Amino acid sequence: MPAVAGRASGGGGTTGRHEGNGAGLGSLAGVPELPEVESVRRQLVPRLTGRRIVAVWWDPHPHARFHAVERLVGRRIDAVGRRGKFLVCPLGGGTEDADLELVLHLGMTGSLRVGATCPDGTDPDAGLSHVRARLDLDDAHTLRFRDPRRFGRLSVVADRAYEQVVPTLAILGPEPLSAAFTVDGFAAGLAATRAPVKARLLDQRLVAGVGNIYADEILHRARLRPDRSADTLDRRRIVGLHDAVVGVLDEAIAAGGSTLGDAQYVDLMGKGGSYQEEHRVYGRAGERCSTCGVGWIRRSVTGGRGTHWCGVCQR
DNA sequence: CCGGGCCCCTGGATGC
DNA sequence: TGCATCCAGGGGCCCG
Repeated sequence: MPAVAGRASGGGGTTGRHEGNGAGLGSLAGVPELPEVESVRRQLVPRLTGRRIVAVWWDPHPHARFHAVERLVGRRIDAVGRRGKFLVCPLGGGTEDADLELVLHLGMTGSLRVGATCPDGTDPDAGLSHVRARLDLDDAHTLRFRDPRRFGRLSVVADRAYEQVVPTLAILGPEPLSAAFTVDGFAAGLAATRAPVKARLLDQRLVAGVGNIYADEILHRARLRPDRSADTLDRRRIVGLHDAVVGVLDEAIAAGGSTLGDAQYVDLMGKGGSYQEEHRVYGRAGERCSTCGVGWIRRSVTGGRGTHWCGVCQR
């Protein structure tokens, strides 16, 4: 296995460039999983709640993934919620009967900014690159959705009919940081499949919001090999894995996610996203394991995803 | 129904 | 220096 320059190969996505330019959220770089989306959500709440959308623009590019975005115009954002990696905003203020929601998935490279128009009418964010959608709000602010790789999705869904528009949201498992994520339910789901336990963590049905980076960190904390069959885990292992899911995600949210924010992001949060500094395995291939001090962090590729683990303390 | 593999996309890093 | 190739991984889709 070739040596990997671990930190440079990912490290939780620390590629945010300084683009601070006045009012607004800092851009959040990196692959957004539950902790990153939750951090974004918390920043958005005071800026979006109660705001009316007065105009909308979206990228006409054929690869852009938008659905019914035109229905946003005239609607009021009543709340900013989250399910797994999805931001879900109930919309009010319309004249039609349909119960509309704005559903946003950041994909791999999506990020959001909320910027104010200056009193002289100029827009400090006007020159931002890779803007795929823009929502003009009724308080002289604009929400911009940036997404270089176009894997993100922005949809308006009526009456929670997720099946056709956002199928993953329709089958999403319990929120890991809620009471709905029970050991019994988790155990039943794991016992039902011989798939590698990492695949089960990633597929969103057993538990919502875990992506590749946190799956590796969770399995390391639980001392489980990523390729271990899910149905071979005994109760003690399952409880440990459940605890690891909750513990890692909790700590990552507390750290502001695995991102490096620019100066503005730090200012708004009071602290920057720093969980990448706590990563024990992800992006650390070739380093000695900081948990056991004995093993070396290995890396393999399954399903096109990098997988990182310690050959000594994960069995 | 399942599990595995490959595809979408594009900027940055790497290789020649 | 410059061009080509590789790599990253959300979710979707297809195939055995």
